[in-house]
Amino acid sequence: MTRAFKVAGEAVIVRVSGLPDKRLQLDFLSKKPTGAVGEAIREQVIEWFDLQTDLAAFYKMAAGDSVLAPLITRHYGLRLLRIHNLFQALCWAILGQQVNLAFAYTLYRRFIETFGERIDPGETGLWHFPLPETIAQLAVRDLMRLQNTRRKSEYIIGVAKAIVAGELCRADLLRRQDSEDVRRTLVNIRGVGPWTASYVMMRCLGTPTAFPIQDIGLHNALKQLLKLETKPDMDEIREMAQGWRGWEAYATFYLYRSLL
DNA sequence: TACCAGGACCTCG
DNA sequence: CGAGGTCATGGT
Repeated sequence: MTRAFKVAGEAVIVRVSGLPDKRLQLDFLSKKPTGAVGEAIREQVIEWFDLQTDLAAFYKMAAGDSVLAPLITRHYGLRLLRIHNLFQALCWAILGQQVNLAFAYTLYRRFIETFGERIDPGETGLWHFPLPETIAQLAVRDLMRLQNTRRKSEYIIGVAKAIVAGELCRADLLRRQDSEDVRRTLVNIRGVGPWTASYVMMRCLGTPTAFPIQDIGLHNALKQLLKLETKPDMDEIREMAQGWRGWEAYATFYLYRSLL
């Protein structure tokens, strides 16, 4: 995977490849960064692939779980890909509300290519995600032009403004001890409901117990895996997830993957 | 052509 | 306070 990072105003393009001995190798396709920047990027890659999490306990639990057991065999080694940037995670979740994923990707891509910064005008076509400072200054119609609903446009601008104003900050959320407290804070943001809050906690904040139980994709994955006639209801899902305690985020990520 | 999409808000009664 | 309407459009 190749990706652009921006650290201290410096754009760096990194290719991450897997070595046969299971280590990851980082190659810098742009000019080699200075020591501190390189170290910062190494840390971001570790977070990106959630490498600090030891999956042994998850696999041990999942091996004894009738729903997850086939998934950990099929997708062995899969890690929860994290979205470090809180604004990006919130935008992706909001854009994904109530539309099919293919369309969500279209909206996401369009948003990035309209308001983001193109890092490498050459071959790679890499972009830096739009800055909240940029989006906070937009009018609702600027986002509606990209085929977002009025609501989604308002939500995204509102989130951007909250971040710019310092009312919403990843570091603050990470400092909190109580994940229920974090969830409440997120749900208080206009446009962030229970699903979006859980999704952002799962993808951005690394909350292992985050569980977007309302998620249609999750429902469909369970329906498909269990060969059910209809999608399971909340109580059935809660029941299935009893044994997943502490690993809800990973269970969800593996279930998502089963849909691909 | 209908109906569903990795929801959330708003408006009623 | 809960049920139902609304949003915009792509995929199937």
